Amino acid sequence: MPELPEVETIRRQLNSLLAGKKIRSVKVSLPKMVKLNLGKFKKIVVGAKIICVLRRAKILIVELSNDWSMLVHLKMSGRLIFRRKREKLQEHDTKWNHLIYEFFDGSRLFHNDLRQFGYVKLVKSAELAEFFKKEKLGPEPLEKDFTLEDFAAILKKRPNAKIKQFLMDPQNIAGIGNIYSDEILFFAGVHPLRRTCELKSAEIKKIFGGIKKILAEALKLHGSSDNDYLDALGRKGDYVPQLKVYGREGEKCKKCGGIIARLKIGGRSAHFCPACQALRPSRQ
DNA sequence: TATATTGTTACACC
DNA sequence: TGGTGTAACAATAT
Repeated sequence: MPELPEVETIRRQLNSLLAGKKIRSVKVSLPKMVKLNLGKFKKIVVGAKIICVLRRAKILIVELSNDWSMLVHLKMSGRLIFRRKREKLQEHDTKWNHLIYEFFDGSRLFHNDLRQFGYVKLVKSAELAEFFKKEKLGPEPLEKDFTLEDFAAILKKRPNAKIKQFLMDPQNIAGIGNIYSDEILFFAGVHPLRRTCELKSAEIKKIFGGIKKILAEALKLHGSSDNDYLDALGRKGDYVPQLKVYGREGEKCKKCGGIIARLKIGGRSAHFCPACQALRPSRQ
């Protein structure tokens, strides 16, 4: 389930692996993943050179030499796995494979996606800013210019939202999904059902600190491989042992020894410690 | 066999 | 209008 730390890990790897490579061919076996006419897609992509790989929210931006950029979203089960020429393929290189990019040096990039929710689209590089403006995405949480004041201001715009859902909405803050929203709220000691308007400033500060800290630490360990996630080299992330609540229902809280609970919020499961994250704020 | 899973969006409703 | 809530998408594990 790639969230910001996972997608950013892949971006960094692909940026150094693919920059300068020229695309010799693209094989598409699941056309619905490509959000434009397939013939047009191939015509633009084949023969183009990759300049760099960027990211906005969970969207990878592959900038091409011909003034076009490929936008790739992995949604929940997508993978982009790079293999050098003659490098031995693993089972996950070939299973659920929907697109294969081959480069002139014989290396390949495999885009596979078990649930088939991901996509590839093309946008003129000059129109990227306009494109993302239309998407109305929230700020990049790890950027230095995302401040506590920004966070408080965005919270104010959604006074009735439950904090768990607020954190997961990419139009509020980009890049946070189910795993890290649970972890951020545990770090902050805030119950996932709390309404944003009733949060005290100390709690807002703690959640903000949690966003920065948890995402940065997860990125450092190359993300979490709960079930599907693999990076561009086909490797798992190392953050799962650091998870305090996500996927730990019924297990002991690492802080207080209480039992981790799970709640359904907006069709998603929220994991939390009922003792460390009380529904009613403490009175001091 | 029924249910849970996941990110995002389309859509209904007020 | 916009804010909010829910279903849908798909293939798997349990």
